[in-house]
Order: sequence, then structure tokens, then C-alpha cells
Amino acid sequence: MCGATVQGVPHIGHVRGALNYDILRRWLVHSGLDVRLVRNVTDIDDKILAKAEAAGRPWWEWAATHERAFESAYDSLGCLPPSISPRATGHVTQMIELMRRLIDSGHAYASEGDVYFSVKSFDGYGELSGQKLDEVQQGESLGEGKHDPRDFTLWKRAKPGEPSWPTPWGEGRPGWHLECSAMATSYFGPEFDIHGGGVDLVFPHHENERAQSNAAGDPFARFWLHNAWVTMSGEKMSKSLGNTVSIPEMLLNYRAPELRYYLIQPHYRSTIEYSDGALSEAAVGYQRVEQFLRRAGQSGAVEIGTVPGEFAAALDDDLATPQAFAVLHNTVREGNTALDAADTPKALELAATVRAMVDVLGLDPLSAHWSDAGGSEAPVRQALDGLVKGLLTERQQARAAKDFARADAARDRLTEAGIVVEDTPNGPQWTVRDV
RNA sequence: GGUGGAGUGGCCGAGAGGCGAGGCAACGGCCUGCAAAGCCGUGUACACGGGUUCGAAUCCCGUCUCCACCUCCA
Repeated sequence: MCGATVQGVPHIGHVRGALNYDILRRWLVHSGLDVRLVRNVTDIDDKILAKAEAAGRPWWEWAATHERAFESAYDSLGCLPPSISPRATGHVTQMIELMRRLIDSGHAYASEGDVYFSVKSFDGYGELSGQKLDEVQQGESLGEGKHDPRDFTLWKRAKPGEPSWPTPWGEGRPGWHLECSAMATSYFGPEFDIHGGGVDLVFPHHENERAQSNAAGDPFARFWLHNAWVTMSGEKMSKSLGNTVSIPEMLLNYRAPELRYYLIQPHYRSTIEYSDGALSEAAVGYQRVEQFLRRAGQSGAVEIGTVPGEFAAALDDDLATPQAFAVLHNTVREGNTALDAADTPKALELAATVRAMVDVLGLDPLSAHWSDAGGSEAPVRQALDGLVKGLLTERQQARAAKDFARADAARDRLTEAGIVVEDTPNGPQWTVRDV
């Protein structure tokens, strides 16, 4: 998949793409396939150079800093790391080789230090995006050396002060389209199964990738997947519009799995119109699942079971996460009913089923990744438990004595401290209120 | 101008000729000392106008509105 051009801080729209392919990957692995996921990083491009210069920083430092910001955002939302995330600057050799093949076969030409792909030399141009060559608006100016205004740049000649690499056609730096083809075939060979990215990449980026690789004789991607946007106030979330919400900002108000739940529940091809209300609803939806697993856990160990057929069928059908979530919630309800009926074996079985689903979705509240118990917090939690237990005992004694005013006072004290008390058949349980 | 997508109940969000996905909210009930959680029940929604059909949110014709891409973008 095409990852980010690491020129700024990631927002939730960027992460949505990564999340979609994370789910796909998890599902394919679950289905028994051996998956290699390559997520490209564009670490050299006009914007990176411009922004680094404006900030007075070296371009490579700017790129590296933001690459780390992206990785941290992906990690925080539970995206499994890709098999590799290659950087454009590390694959200049492969790009030169690809250009050589294109030039030798008459599909590309060097001109005044730039290298262009000759669009009319490739018959299938436009097939991926449905664009007709004649109708395409010709925004790009007819570069000095271009033979045809529609030809796109494979390689940009060196400009003073900019980084460059030597090639047989002169010093320069990679064009955006070339690098993705070169990286993809480096790690997959000439043909691979699925190529993903955002819908905005269909044209020209993916169209161009396909053209140059096919023209060079590589069969390239067998399937293309494109995920839709996150919009805000009806418009695409983007830096230039100033309507972005960064991941660190989001995580101040919501827990990571809640945000993940929100972003993966709609189908990957439908636009998400961001709204705080919808996000809170999603958070409650996640909590419902979490709460069920917590309740079930009081009756015994909750294993990871098997995914229901309906759930599998949903994901097999073009990754239909909405239906998958419907199955999830139906199972949670059945499980809660079993719990209410004190049917422990059935409840634990359903809980195991829920865990299996939520595991595939990367939303398992009991997984090491999301569980807030354990790790460095464990001793803190233990200490807190000691304090809370005292008040809880006091409350229980008061309740036993029917002194409800005193019982409620104890509960109020805990509530004020951000601790929620709930009475269950197994006695009172406490949890730290969500932020 | 070209290309692609969308308009569903208070909200989010599926579906795609007949049986009202799922979630959130609301209301009523059960449970609870009270709560919380949970469970049960309550909704006749599919942009608009025509048409086809025994039957349409789903098909056909027309109209309106919105978004995206065609320039860097997940």
C-alpha cells in the first residue's frame, strides 16, 4: 500500500487507510494466508523539501521526524507493523533500473535531465481510473522538455540546493510515481496480489504506477483497493483546509481502541463524516463489548474461540465490517442474556466467540495491547485497589445495616475520585471512569 | 468539461424487489435499597416527481442536492 508522504503530523484520515489494510491483513492471516504487507514511505518530495526549508531543518531530519510520528500513530491505534516499510530514498538503484527498462523499450525518454513517461506509448493508459486521455484536464504545464503535456515525470533533474542522486541521465531525484512501482516490485517481484491506497491516489498516482510497470513488462498488481475519506464539515480532511484532527489530539479525549472502533465500523469505501457525537457513540459501542467481556471474565477465563460463520462471510465479502459488527453485537447480547441467566458455560463460550471476532478486528479489550491492567500500571492499580476496597467494605456494611445514606456517601466519594462502582452478583466492582 | 461516489428513522450506519442489520439516544417494563450494567418492549425511515410490478428504499425515466478525482494528498 501507498503509505504517507512524511511531511507533517498524521491526522485521523491518514490512519483510516492504514487501519483498513490492517483489518484486511488480519483477516487474510486469520483465513490461513501468508501475508506480506509492504507500506511505502515517501521521504523525498517537493513538500518535504519546502517545509524543511521553511523550518530551517535538513530535509532528511524533517522526513525522519514525521515518519516516526506516523508510525507512532499507527501503533497507537493497534495497526500491526507491516512486513517492511521501505523508503523511497533507499530504492534509487531500483528506480534507475526501472527507468532504464522503460527508456530501452521506448516508453520513456530523458529530456534536459528530466525523465518522462510517454503516455501515448502505453495503450491501456486510463483504464484503471476510467479516465479518457482526451478529456483529462491539462493542469500541468507543458514542461520545456515534455513531448506531450500528458506525459508524467519519472525523475526530476537536480535543482541547486536540493538533494540529488546520480543517474545515467544526470543528477536528480525521484518522481513520486516511479518510487512506488520500484519499491513494490523490489519486495514482491513483478506481480503481486493487492495494491491499496486512498481513493485520491487512483488518478494519477496508481494509473501511472500501473502504466510504467506494465509498460516495463511487469504484470504488477492483480487487484486494487481504495479506501474513502474522513471528511469534516462535508469536506475532505486535509492540511490545506485546516480541518484536521491529529491523532495525539484525539487520544486526549478518547481511548485508542474507541477511536479504532469508530474508524473501522463503516465500510472502507464509504466516507466517514467526522463528528464528535458519532465518535462518542462508537466509544460507547466499544465499551459495551468491553463490559461484556469484563462481566464474563468474572465467571471464568475467557479464551479466544472461533469466529462465527456469518462474521467470516461478512469479511469475506469485500471486508464488510458493518455486518461483522452486527454479528459481534448480536453475540454480545446473547452473551449478556446467558450471564443474566447464570448460564456460565454458555456465557463463556459466547465470550470466547466475541473475543475471536474482536481479535480479528484488532479490538480485543483483553489483549495485551489494550488492556490497562498489567505492565507498569499493575502496582499502581494494586495500591489503588487497596484504597478502594476500604470504602467499598464500608459501603457494604452500611448497606447491610440499611444505612443507605452512609452507603451512598461512600459511593459518592469514589465517584468524585473518578471511580465507578457497580453492583454485580459477585459483589461490587470498580473501574476507573473513562476519560 | 470528463470520471467516480453519495442522499435511509432523533443521530451514526448497513441492505438492495416481499420478511424493519447493528449501534447510540428516547420512552415503558424487568432487575436493583437507589443507581449502574444487563435484558425485554416501543419506531412503519429510505432526496423529489413520475412509471413498471400483486408488491419498490431496492428496477426504469426524469429532477434536485452534496462530495471526491482530473495539481500535492490516506
